[in-house]
Amino acid sequence: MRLSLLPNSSIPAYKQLYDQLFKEIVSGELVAGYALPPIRTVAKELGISVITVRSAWDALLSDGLIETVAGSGCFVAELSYDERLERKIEALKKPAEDLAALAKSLGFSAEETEKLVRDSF
Amino acid sequence: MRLSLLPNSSIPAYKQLYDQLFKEIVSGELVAGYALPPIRTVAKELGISVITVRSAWDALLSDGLIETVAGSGCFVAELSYDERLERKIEALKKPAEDLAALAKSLGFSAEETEKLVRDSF
Amino acid sequence: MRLSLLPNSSIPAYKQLYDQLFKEIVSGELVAGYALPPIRTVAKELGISVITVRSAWDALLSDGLIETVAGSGCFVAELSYDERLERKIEALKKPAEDLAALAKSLGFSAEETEKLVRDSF
Amino acid sequence: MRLSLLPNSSIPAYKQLYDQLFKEIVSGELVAGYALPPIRTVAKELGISVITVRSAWDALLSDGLIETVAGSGCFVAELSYDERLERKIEALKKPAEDLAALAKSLGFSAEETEKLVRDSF
DNA sequence: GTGGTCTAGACCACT
DNA sequence: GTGGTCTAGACCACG
Repeated sequence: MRLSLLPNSSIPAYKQLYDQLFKEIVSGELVAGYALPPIRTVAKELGISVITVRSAWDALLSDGLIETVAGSGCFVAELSYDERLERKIEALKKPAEDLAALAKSLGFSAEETEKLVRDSF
Repeated sequence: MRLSLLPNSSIPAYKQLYDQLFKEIVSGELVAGYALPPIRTVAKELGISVITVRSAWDALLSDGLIETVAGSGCFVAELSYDERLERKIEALKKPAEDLAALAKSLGFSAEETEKLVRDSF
Repeated sequence: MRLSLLPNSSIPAYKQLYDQLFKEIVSGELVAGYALPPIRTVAKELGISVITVRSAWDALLSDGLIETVAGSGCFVAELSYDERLERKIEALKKPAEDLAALAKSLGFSAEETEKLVRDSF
Repeated sequence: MRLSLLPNSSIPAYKQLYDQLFKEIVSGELVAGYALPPIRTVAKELGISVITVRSAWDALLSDGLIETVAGSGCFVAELSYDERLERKIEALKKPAEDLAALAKSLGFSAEETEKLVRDSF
């Protein structure tokens, strides 16, 4: 597993870490039970505070993507293929709805909006 | 013209006002030269601070959607149909690109993403 | 309203603040709409960090006892007499159940347990 | 004797073990001289570290509830009926006092508090 | 001037 | 050596 941070990014460090792990977990690259590196190790390697790393871990925890065992470590949660797929769709759904709502309120049709999305791909 | 605020919304008041006027202006509902109500009137009617209303007006001013005439008030700016269309597309482009980028990073295809947008319409 | 901290207490500062406000709100001493002092003011007066004060405010917020208006301040929430009574009972219920469960598992009767509580009053 | 652990409990493993043995000893279910299973056996059966089991045993030792015989194992200590009763009351007293203090500070009477305890039984 | 976000780290309980 | 709790404060968006 490889974690990294974009220097000078406007995206908060904790969110960058969350996003990377989110993708690796829902894609199945990280299998259930996989032990995440200790937060202090990650913090030291990335040159940031343990608190920042913990913020990312906390978000993953509250989303049920990892589990934590006090005094032992954090582990990737058990998620079936369907559950992982569900999470991926969920992550895209809200932004898609927001875009659709915005487009509608501006008077765009579904087709025009889809085209804009396709052209950005 | 009808301005309103969602109570307990996480969207700041000034942005809600900006968005409502933005849509009415670029869609052509508010014609060029239309006189906006005085900020004090809006503030009183909505029960918010004049500073908040002014923030929305300022944003519209710097975006060239309204113009201010000292001692007289604020008016909807002259915008050609093409200019208004341009603004609308501009407003939708960034969110569309963000959605596409997110979808791509999650491993979705353009078709799957378009479908999600269409279904949200 | 008067907030204070016990020096050298093992109870965390943020919880002491929470408890004081909880009692004043559910007892009705602080009426709905009452503006809490700014967190920075409280922090300075008590000689602690604004973060500590904010932790207390956050807990009150998530318990629905206060409401916050960004850029404006925090206010005591609207709660009917019945709601306030409900909160008080709720606050006592869990500890009471825990005590009963412990007593039961140790082989005490309800009467013996009640007597122990009465004698502690 | 049957030891078990609640999965995902917020109560630490060592405390769960301590509590179970505490109750069995002070209630007399485990008689004086009874040989506790070797910590390695317990650890293996419960799938936890020997350090965790030892923590529970240490707490029981320092509370005088068990005794250790070098090279032989741990045994339930000799305790008279009165001593065991004393321990039980002791274990209940602090929680009862805490409950009474909380109730008092919330404005409840002794009778109301007792009723709440009785209803939880 | 207000609260919210993000980053920060000492200390402690648990393993 | 692990994560959890508590306290900490700069910076920013908002009014």
